[in-house]
Amino acid sequence: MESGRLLFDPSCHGNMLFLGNGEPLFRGTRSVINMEETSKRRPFFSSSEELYDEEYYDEQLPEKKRRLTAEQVHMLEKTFEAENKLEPERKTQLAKKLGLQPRQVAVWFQNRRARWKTKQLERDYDQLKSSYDSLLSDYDSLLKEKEKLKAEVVSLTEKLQAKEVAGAPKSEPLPADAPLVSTLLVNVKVEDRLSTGSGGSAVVDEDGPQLVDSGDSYFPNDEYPGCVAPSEEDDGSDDGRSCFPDVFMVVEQEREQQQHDEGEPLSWWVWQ
DNA sequence: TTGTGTTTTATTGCCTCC
DNA sequence: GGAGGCAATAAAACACAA
Repeated sequence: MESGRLLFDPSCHGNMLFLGNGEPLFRGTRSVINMEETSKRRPFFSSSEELYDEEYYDEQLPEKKRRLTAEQVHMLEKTFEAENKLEPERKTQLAKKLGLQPRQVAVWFQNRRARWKTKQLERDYDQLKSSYDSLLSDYDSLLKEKEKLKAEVVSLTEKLQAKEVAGAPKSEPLPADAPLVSTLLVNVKVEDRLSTGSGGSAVVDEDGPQLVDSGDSYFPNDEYPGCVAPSEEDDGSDDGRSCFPDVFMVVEQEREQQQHDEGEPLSWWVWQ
């Protein structure tokens, strides 16, 4: 075999390697070149002129895979911020500027996109988790409030019964707070059906008791348009956001803000 | 120094698009 | 059918504790 000097063919997408004499090698290096040969491979970045420069090559002999220089990485990062995919012309231009093979630039962008995607998934996970934790906390406080109100109702009911047992004549008008107690009783029954909410009491507000209408829906659809009950029409394509539209809107807004703060590229940001 | 985990660079195979 | 994208993976380079 030839001395192991390998050349990239920038025009070939398929990672085809060529020996110095132009003889094509198998796609990829692992299956063809043993360790001794790989140790003599050219540095991974160098200009096409340098590939043929014996002196340069000899100097770099012990090196195998070389990392890109800080300047090269900086330039690539800057370009990536502006555009996460390169037009072929731009790729060639950039490669020339950096003294890299176009293929190396393409690979760098490929890997950079993969890294960005991983990071983005981590960010999404963190945001969803904090949303979940916050909802859980709301749920817990509602549960406590519910128990407190229940106890209050029991206490008031007992007081009322005690008064009746004490001999209050039936014809006597009810105390002023009687309607309040009966309304509370109705509300607690309805409130028992609730499992979650967005904070605050759905039963009693500061303005006093609210009468409950006879309808079954406690969350009218026009008030929670994104909250749809599962139906037979559900094709399973739900993206998981249907029941917490406002939460996800907040998450989206936070993400946009975060990207802006971190200087993440905005122009090309898309869900993949 | 060495073992081990992480990051970076590159390859491979498959898929989509024109 | 070729070009280019992505996911999965290999392997070199690097970081770091013991």
